[in-house]
Amino acid sequence: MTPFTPASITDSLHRLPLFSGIPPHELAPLLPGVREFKVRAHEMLFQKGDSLRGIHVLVSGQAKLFMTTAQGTEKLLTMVKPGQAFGEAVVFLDRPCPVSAEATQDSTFLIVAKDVLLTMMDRNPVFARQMLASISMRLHELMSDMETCTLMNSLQRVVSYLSQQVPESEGPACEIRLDTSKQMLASRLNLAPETFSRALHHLAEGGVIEVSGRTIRVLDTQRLKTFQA
Amino acid sequence: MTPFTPASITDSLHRLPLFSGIPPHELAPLLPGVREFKVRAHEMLFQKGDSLRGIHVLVSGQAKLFMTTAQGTEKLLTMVKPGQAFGEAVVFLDRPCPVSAEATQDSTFLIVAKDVLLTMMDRNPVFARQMLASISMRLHELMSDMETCTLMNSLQRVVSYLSQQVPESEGPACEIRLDTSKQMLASRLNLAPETFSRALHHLAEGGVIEVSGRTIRVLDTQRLKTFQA
DNA sequence: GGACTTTCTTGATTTCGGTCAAGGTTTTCA
DNA sequence: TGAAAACCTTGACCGAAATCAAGAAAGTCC
Repeated sequence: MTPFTPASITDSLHRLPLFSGIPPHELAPLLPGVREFKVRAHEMLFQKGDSLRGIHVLVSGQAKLFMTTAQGTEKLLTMVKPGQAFGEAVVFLDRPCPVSAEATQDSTFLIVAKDVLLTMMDRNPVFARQMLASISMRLHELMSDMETCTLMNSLQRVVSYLSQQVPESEGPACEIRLDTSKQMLASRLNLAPETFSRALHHLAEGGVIEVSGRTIRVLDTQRLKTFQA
Repeated sequence: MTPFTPASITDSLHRLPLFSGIPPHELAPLLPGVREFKVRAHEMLFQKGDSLRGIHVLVSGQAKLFMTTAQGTEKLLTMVKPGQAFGEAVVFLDRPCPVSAEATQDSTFLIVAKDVLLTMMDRNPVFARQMLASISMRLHELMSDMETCTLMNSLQRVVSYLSQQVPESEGPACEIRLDTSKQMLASRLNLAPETFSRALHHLAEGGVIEVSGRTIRVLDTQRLKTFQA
């Protein structure tokens, strides 16, 4: 277990994209507002409607952000990976949180309180820009999700997702390891699990991928992107 | 026609939510980076894929932000009203713009160049926060749209939209004036125009609204929100 | 290692909303 | 003012994806 010391926290912070542009010694003013939490898999971090005291940063483990319907079904928005922050937009608007968050693995995360963030932003323009870039990025991702969800059919959505997961500048083939269950991925793509399953089956039949559990082997990246019917 | 002078532009800027927190005399450093444009209805402001030199602020008129499918159909994202800024996230990320923008009425808008914005943010923490709040707001709106588009059926989407348009703290009844054509609204709600029309008809039959052209009279706000089938 | 649960797949059926088509209404503009 | 265009509504039909149902596969835990 990592010791819970100012030095270790400064170190954790410095490894995170959001703070990596800041020299470690300038991170000191943040420390009074940083708290470290450890949660077990399936524990809730916060719920829709909560107000957040600060931004959350996942240090290790995995979490999911999702919305819930009146009927209790979940719609996955995104998986959070180590190094990523979430809740920025909520904190800066002082509004109830529009989503819920839950750890999907045993996880460690930091909460950086709103007040120290604001002071840091005031003192350090580089950090302010970083913060802005981070939220802008989130906005772009959401736009992109909106695009897939509204303009594409089920097969195209799956193709689009897989294509995004393909690493850059590789040969025609590659292997993708899904980071969640297929039903959660289906939810993320706004599909019924059955539909997602059929889409994968269809792609496999067409000879562009091979599915084996959570591992998907893309045989031809180009053909995948242009796969029709 | 408004004269195109530093004084008039400072004045325009100061009226905008994004800059209203800044004393007018502090706006001076922005001026070299501000340009005013006038466009006629149906002129494009920019297209998906363009890179933007600065944020756009609509001074007067009306514009729309939308996405286009490969087949050329449009999906309306949002209507821009006077005082609103757009393109912030694009500017701060230095990425190609994910959406297209077009004036829907004769309009005047300002482009505030990226470099002067960044300098202003560095000098003026209040402005930096304002900028962050503005983008955060956009993110929240998009989340809310995502929620309606993915978790609700057609009727619920229309009900949700109308409910949002109802002014706060009023009696049970009120009148809503649609700010665009019904087909555009349909697109915004991710519905075929026919489906939108049928939804309104259905609500009118149920006695919760009365439709007359672009004016919709809500007879009972509460019943509207809980209207089923 | 075997029972239990959870996850995934496959087929049959249904349904919501899209598409097509046609008629009516409103707006635009000469 | 009147013709043309754009917009809206309504009905009939169709289809993509959800739901329902049941069985197979994989993961979990004594």
